[in-house]
Amino acid sequence: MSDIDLSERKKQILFQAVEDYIENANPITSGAMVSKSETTLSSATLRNELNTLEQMGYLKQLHTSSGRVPTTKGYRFFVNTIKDNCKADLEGLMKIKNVFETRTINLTELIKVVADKISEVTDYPTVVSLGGIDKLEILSIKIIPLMTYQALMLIETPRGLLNNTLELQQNFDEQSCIDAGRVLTNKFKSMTIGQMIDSIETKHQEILTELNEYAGFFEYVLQALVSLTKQYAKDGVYSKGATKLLKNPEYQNVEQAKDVLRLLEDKEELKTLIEEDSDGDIAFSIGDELNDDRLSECTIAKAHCKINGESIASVGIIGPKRMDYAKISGALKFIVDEFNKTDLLELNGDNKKGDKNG
Amino acid sequence: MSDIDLSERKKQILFQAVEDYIENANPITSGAMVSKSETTLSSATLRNELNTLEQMGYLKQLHTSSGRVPTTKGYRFFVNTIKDNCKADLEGLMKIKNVFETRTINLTELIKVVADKISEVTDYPTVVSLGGIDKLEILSIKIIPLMTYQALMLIETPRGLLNNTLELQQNFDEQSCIDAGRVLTNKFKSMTIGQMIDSIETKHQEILTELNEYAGFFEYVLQALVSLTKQYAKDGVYSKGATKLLKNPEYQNVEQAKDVLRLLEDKEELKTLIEEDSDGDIAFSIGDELNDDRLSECTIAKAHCKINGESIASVGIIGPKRMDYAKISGALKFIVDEFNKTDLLELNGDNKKGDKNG
DNA sequence: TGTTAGCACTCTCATTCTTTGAGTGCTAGC
DNA sequence: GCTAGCACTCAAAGAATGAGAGTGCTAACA
Repeated sequence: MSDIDLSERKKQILFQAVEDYIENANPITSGAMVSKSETTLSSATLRNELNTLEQMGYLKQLHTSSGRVPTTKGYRFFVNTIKDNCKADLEGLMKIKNVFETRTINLTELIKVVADKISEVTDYPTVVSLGGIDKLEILSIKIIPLMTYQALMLIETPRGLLNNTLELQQNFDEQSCIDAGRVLTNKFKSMTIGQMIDSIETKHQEILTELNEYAGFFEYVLQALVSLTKQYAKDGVYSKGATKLLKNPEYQNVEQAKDVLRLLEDKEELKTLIEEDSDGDIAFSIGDELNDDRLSECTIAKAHCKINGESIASVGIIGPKRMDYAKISGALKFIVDEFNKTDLLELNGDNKKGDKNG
Repeated sequence: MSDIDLSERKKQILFQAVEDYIENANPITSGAMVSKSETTLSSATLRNELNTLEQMGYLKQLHTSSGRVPTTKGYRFFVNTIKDNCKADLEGLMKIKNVFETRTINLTELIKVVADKISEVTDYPTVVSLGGIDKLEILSIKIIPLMTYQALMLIETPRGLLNNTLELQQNFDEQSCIDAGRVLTNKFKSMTIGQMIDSIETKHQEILTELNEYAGFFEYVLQALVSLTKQYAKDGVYSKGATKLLKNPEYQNVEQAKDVLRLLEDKEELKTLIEEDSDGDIAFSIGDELNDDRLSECTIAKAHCKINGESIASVGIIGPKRMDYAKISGALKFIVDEFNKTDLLELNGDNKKGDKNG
């Protein structure tokens, strides 16, 4: 994948060509590059170089007498080159800083705020998916009885609240619920949600005995936990700004846009697409690299927010291959950094985290 | 607004013409109507009638030698005629029946389910907005302390849960929170949320004294209540299936679709649009009747779900003027009926609602 | 008086042909 | 190795044409 066979001059020409194309959406022509004084070479020499770059697979012509557009390989070269050189509207993003620091915010709320802001700043459709709630640590479990034979189950995690409704067969009084919550907290505190579910499934009988007094609850809790995971698989995806796609000239034709827009409405598909692993925290999948006909003209930029090396949430930005890579790369880097920062804060002991009362 | 000046024959021709156009999107021509044996008249006679209908403002020609399409007046005639004669995929809708009966479901969850289902059944973009939470009755108020100087505030209503996070200056212990919740419940139970806010604002000092022991909380609760109303103004709108608009031939041009699609992403605008009052439970606003240039080619079908005559939630279906009025009318009627049915259930005392324990 | 057959007229849409010009590749000379 | 110059290519836009779908109008008929 290295571009060793490119002379320094070719690299420079190619970079400028792609940059130009990203900005203007007009095929790259020798004349235009000369008149923009992007080079001191003559248009004829440039033509030779562009011709060679085409033969090497970085560019392609739509027809004999047209300018050239980048191929996936061309974009890939460009992305690898700008990698550490990104611009972004950081000021616009600053506003979500405090959202990361507010831990009690509902997790589905959190991903909304993040997606809204990134979509606003980048001007592309943005998807955020909550991928690994099973890796979140349990801080406390609370059960709140409601009228009508139901109760609300709350799980506090360092990243925010998870909640779910429990169906009961009888009404329990408030104190029983509080006590049950306390027992469950003592039992599962410091485990991850995944570990808790594992533990419940493997040591079912053992725990049931241990929880003895609240065994009645326990059956419902188990049930609620399973459906909670399901629930978050569905609710844990939020997409914003789909129609921003239509601003781009490549989507002036409804037929072209339809497939992508429909995908942007399909939460389940989005989830698998965005959470799919990629090397590095931030990665771009360009056109055919996505192995999906509907997306052959798209690029998806992905970032994974991790705790202890495991992905908790994934952010995806979807646009045409001709997207603003530098800006997007900057925005995603900001998010990942902020996420890691609050992560550190937490490990070192956040001074706002006072005495607990569970 | 009456169509008294129309002969029976003209009414029949007009109705069939509009019905045809809604189904096929092809301008109505005398030839086509004859060959579909929708009439025993000759095409020439039909042409005379269509001509008259055009002069009366029910139809219009795009150009001299083209067929005719309905005007807003034409659609309006059609809608008024089918009013009580609607077809809908009721089986598909049946599935949401139980959602209405589950009271503890989070209200923002409820509107999602409803919008998803209606959009699926009608195949049009659907918006549901929670318009009148201030008219909901308070069943109980609960405060749940969390770590990190915050608490969760829950308000139970006959329609579902409302929740919000409270910022605290100090950590309160669990028992204080429960007690405070109980006191607040006793104080505000059976009031509507609107009455509670009123009461808090006018009798601020009085209540503060009354709540004496929990006065510390009270300031935060007030704050939380205000932001709760704001929060639901923003979160209380859910839109589904925007891209379904693109299935319709009138939106094959991106420029045409853009405005409406953008509107479908703007929650605040949607809210005002959908909640706007209309006569009757179900109403259609056709094209220019909407007084909005962006929507001049759209129809919006609205339904208001009411409790004691006041609108709590509004459902809107957005499509081209050439939308399937009968199907949509049926779907909306179903929703309104179901809503009223559970309302009644509740007034008569739901047998599932057991002894309370607040 | 209402209905209809027949015909002239209109206007869009698809097709074909032409022209224009932007852009390339190649070659010969610097 | 670079570049001026020229022949060549091809898409895109415009003009011309014909077909056909549909109308309005008129005159004749029941």
